[in-house]
Amino acid sequence: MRIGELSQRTGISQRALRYYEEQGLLRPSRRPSGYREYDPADLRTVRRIRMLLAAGLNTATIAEILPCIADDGQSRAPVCPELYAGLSRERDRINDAIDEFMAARAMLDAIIAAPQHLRSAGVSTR
Amino acid sequence: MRIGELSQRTGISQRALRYYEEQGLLRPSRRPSGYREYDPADLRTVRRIRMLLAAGLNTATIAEILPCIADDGQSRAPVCPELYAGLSRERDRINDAIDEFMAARAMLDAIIAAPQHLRSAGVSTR
DNA sequence: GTTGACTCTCACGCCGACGTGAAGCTTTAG
DNA sequence: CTAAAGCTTCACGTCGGCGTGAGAGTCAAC
Repeated sequence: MRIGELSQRTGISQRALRYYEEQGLLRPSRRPSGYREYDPADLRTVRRIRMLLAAGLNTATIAEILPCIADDGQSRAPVCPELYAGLSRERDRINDAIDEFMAARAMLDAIIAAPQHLRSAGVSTR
Repeated sequence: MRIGELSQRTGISQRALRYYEEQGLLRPSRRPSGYREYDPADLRTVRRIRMLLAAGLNTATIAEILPCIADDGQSRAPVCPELYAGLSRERDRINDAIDEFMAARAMLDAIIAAPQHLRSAGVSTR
C-alpha cells in the first residue's frame, strides 16, 4: 500500500509516517517512481510505534526496540541481549510514570468529590 | 522564605519557580527590594504543580485547578462548579494515558520475557 | 566599604514530534 | 490529452517547560 492508505488506516499523518522512516522506525520499499510502498505488517508496526510514543519513549529508543518484536509476528528476533538494561530502565520509568499519574488522578478525584460533603444539596459530580 | 530556599527544599530550579509565577501558578509577595517572599504553604503548592505536570496537564489547566485545592489545606475553595467538565476531561485523559502506559509496559515485558522460552539456558532477565 | 552570596529582569536557546506550505513529478479518471 | 489526485523532497514554523547567560541591584558579614 502507499502512504495515503497507510495514513488513513492508522490515523497517522503522512508527515508523521515519513518522519518515522527518517528516524529509522519504518523502512518501506520504493517504486520506480519513488513512491513509498508499505507492507501490510507496517500497520501493526505503526500501532506499536504509537503505543511506545504514548508511553514516553523517544524515536531513538523505539528504533532500538522495534527489531526485537519485528516484522511478521512469527519469529521474534533474538532480543538483542545488550538491550535488556535499556528495556528495564524504560520499564521502570513507565512504572514510575503510572504511579505519578495515579497520584494525580487521586488528586483530581479528591477535588471532584470534595463539595459533596461540604455542600448541603446533592450536586451531581458527573 | 526566598526563592533559593524554596528551590532547595522542593528540588525545583529557581527558573522553574519564576516560570510558575509567570504562568499564574504561584503568587509570592514581594519585599521592598523586589525579592520574592514565599509562604510555607507554597511548598505543598509546588509539589502539587509537579504532580499535575507529571500527569501531563499544562500550566494553564493547572492554573485553573489550583484555586480549588488552594492555600492552607484547611478550607478547600468552593470548587468552581464550571470546572467540573474540565476536571473530568483531564481525569479521563489520565485514565487513558494509564491504559496506554500499561499496554506499553506489557509490550516491553513480552520482549523481556520472550527469550526465556526461546533459549535453552536460563538467561537472567534482570 | 567592599566582598561575596543572593536576587532581580530581560531575552535568546533548546528539544522532539511533528504541521505546513512550496515546487515539482506520477498516476488515475474521463 | 488533460485535469485532478496523490506522491516526492526540502525546509522553515510551532509549542511548552524550562536552561542559560548577561547585566545590575540587595543584603549580611567582615
